[in-house]
Amino acid sequence: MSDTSSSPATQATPTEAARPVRTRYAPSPTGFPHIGNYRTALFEWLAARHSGGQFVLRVEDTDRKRLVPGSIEGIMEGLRWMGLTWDEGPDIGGPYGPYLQSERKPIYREYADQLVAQGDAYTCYCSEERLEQMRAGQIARKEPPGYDRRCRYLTPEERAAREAEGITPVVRFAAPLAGQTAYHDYLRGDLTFENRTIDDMILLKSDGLPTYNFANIIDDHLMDITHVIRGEEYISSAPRYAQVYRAFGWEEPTVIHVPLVLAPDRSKLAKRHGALPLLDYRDMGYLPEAICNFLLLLGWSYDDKTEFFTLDEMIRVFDDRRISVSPAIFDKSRLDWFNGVYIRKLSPEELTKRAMPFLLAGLPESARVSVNPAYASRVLALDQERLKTLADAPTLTSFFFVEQPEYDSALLLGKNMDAPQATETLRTLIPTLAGLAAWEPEAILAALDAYVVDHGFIRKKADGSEVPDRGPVFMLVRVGVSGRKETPGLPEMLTVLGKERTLSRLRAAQQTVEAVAGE
RNA sequence: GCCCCCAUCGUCUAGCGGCCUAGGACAUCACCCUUUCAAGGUGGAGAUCACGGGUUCGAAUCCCGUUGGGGGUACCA
Repeated sequence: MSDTSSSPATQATPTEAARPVRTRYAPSPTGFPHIGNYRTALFEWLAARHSGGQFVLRVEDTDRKRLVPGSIEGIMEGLRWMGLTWDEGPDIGGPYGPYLQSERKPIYREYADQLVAQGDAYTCYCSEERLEQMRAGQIARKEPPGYDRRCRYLTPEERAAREAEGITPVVRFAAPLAGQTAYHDYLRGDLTFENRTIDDMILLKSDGLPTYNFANIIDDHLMDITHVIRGEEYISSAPRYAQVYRAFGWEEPTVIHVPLVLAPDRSKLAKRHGALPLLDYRDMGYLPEAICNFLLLLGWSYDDKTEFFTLDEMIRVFDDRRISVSPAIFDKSRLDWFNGVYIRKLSPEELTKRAMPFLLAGLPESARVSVNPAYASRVLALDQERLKTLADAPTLTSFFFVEQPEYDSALLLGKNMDAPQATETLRTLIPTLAGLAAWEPEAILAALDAYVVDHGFIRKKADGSEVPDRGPVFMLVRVGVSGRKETPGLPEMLTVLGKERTLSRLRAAQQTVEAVAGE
């Protein structure tokens, strides 16, 4: 490559271009990707699906040191969970395989050799120690750190000497020394960088594997990726990529940099700051529909009023031009809201199906035995609108399943009733309920109401008028039966709980308040 | 340090020169509904559109600068 400026690859290649859109998600199996990573995947998937193109999964496992066993499976599991299906990938293959970069080693070597042969790359024998010292010196002298290009100007003799020493070289790109490099950023326009700020990046590491930077370029080209969608942190690397594309004489893909997802402290979302892997959200009881919807609206927008999208609707309306350019903070309370909304949208069957595993996992050992699907289904329906996550299910509903809820007697005595009063109420109310022919909400409510009126529970309204006061009696029964002050609606709850259980619990409650009254 | 990106309510955002005394949503507050908690309904507070200059008859919208935030600066991706 010459040392002159290269022109920006300003080609109009919007999504609606003629050739089919091919995007790729290219994770590195060094761990379990967090939500920000999957948002990029969502956008990539959407861009492909919107235009009827293909979505490719390519695993960038070129860093053997940081490889985490099982992470490839985890990455795919996350994708599947969200519903992001891929057309080509390591598990299913495809016409451009293999899709595991570690299996493509010879390919990168071949292209690196070509660059060396053209004079656009060279072998470098500098040790990591020297590189480190060089950098330290540069920083001390307040110079911009970067490779000093010592090996770029080695004579053939010097090169042969190093080879004779048995040093395994890396391959570096011979970047243009002067002028500027510009590339076209799909969302930001032409971005220009001074070539003197760009050093000679490593293409092939001494272990023979390519760096991310190089493998990415080669594979995106070879796999015919038309739209490269990646995080904003790669903007500063983009001109380097452009230089390599141009050295090969390859057409550059459309490059879309999506804005970063930030932690609440405004730093880049990263695991070391507590960003959770996507699958943790699944395990915490979040719905994939909610996650997808939330993620879609983080850095992308449709209009000023539509807030809910199914995956199909997303595909239909997705417009890559509406991806934002400014970073967004991950707002958990908004995610929680979406999750609640989606839980409330679930059909009873679907709710049961999804919440059951959480119920079984979260309920105390002794309670689990009573979890039969039909009963659990009715219980869950009662608490559906109270669930923020599916994992809330066991704590919210545990009293339905235990033999007898345990609680403090003080809880039973509300501010409106003392122990003798409570004793008397339970003593007379239990037979009333026991006498009910039909154990259903209407009948229970009617009986309770009649009791309230008959026993003179009255409340004064603001305007001075007096109305029956359900409060004290309802709360006594509520706590007596559940051991809590916050529960679903009483008649419905008693119905689901069943007559037997209701009565036996109320009798136990009666004993409790009697004991207090007797003191 | 150097290079680069970004900048509308606490948060996610609408806005792409006049429809904006800036709209919606989350969160928050109040009230209503009500047997509790939720859910739901209504309403409130909350952004001099970071600041300063231009351009224009007219700027949140275009340009420049400042400030602030973020990213990059690895034989990591």
